[in-house]
Amino acid sequence: MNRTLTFIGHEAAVLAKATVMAGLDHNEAEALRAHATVRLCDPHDVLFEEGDKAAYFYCVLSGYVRLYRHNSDGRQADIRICEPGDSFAECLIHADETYRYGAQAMDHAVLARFHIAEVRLLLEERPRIGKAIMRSLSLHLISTMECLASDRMQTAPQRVAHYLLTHCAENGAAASLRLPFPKNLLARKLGLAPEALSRAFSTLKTKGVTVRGRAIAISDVNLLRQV
Amino acid sequence: MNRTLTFIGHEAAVLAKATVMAGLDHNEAEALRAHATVRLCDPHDVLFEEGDKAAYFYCVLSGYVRLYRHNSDGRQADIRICEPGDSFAECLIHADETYRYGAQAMDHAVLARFHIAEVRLLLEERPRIGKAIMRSLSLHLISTMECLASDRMQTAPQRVAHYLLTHCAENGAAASLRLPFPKNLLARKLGLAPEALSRAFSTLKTKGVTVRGRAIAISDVNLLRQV
DNA sequence: TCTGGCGATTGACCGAAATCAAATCCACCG
DNA sequence: CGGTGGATTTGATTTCGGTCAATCGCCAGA
Repeated sequence: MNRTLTFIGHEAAVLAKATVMAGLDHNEAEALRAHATVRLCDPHDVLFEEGDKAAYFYCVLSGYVRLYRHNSDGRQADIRICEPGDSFAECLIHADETYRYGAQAMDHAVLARFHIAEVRLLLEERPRIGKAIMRSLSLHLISTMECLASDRMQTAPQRVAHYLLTHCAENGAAASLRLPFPKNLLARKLGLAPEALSRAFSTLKTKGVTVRGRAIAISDVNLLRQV
Repeated sequence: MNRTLTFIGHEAAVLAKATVMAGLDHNEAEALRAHATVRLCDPHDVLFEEGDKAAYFYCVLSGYVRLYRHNSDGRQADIRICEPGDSFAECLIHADETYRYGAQAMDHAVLARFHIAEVRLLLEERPRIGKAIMRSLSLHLISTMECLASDRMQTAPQRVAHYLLTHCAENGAAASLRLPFPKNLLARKLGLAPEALSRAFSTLKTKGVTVRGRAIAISDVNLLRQV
């Protein structure tokens, strides 16, 4: 078996199942894919910075990409951590001409890179592709709003508990999961300093959460829901 | 002159200029408008709650609407304050079947209420309307992301300064503005308690910001930009 | 003019999380 | 097996903003 081919096959499958492709038939998906090229990233590669002229939007096939903004002090805040299947910057198709945030690969990432101007033209003849993109935008908007609300009213342990509960595999009252990325990335995703994430985990120990590296065990899902 | 007619004329003009209508020609705008009815709200009227079955999306014509979520403690956080010309819940056209947040009128508000299922059908024959909605979604997504970033890295005085600078009318180095709504609504919009907004204003006094009721004067725009 | 009421302000206090610094842990390499 | 560098954890401290309570200011109605 050829490893490289398997790898490509895996990534093609991720792309096929990505939100931005959901609901499209084979022809439509193929038409959209025709405007994409593959971009391989090394860890910490910057894809674009806020203010750059927008040429492409992206879909993550493997690895992780963080979207962030920085303020005048050089300080920066993460807006979103994109996982395989997630797309980003598709909001520029009809809205803006420059990227409104920076994007950086967090490890060896593989991305599908769609040419915005070409896709814009494609949408004229293929409205159903527009529908798929609209759905993707809608889901991003909803999840960003939820993130904003949870930042504004949930404490760090509550946000962590929510993440665990929405990502774990249940097994009766117990549950478990394995973090798909290092803890510092989870901290960024939740808008926390790494130290705060660590402290949140230790707070949750009393609620039956056990952490060993990336492996996390939950002894009682209902107990955790009360946090 | 008939006041009621003028009033309606004003609201029709707001709707015509709303983001969700931008870029549409007369026929298209008319086709979309055909699926809207007017909704008059009293202060504190709840339009819908999180979890309600979604039937309509809205465009604010006058007054203000707050979008919010609440957590298990009954506590609630505002996600967005919608002003005249803003639309909300249009993300449900292709994404979801229930509202994902609550909406409440903040004073006597007038809204255009669009029937989601009808508009969904309309989009099949009028793809350019879909484009307008996509643009509106994109702008909301971008501004929500900016809001999230500023919550995560800007202090209260910095957020207030940013609001002032993006809403004032400049006049040389000086500038001024009049808040379109009471301070407690601005506080919600910025994710602050009213007391924190008040303290932020008093911090900004040293940067040349003078507040008298809703009237705000800025003595030196550049000084404020450094905050 | 007086008064009630509400939004806004101020002060005191507290709690959550950021920051800074130090200690551990761990995987990998020689 | 010891060493090295990065990630994580822990501890101490600080800052920011939330909460509660008291007061102020202003406008409407009597």
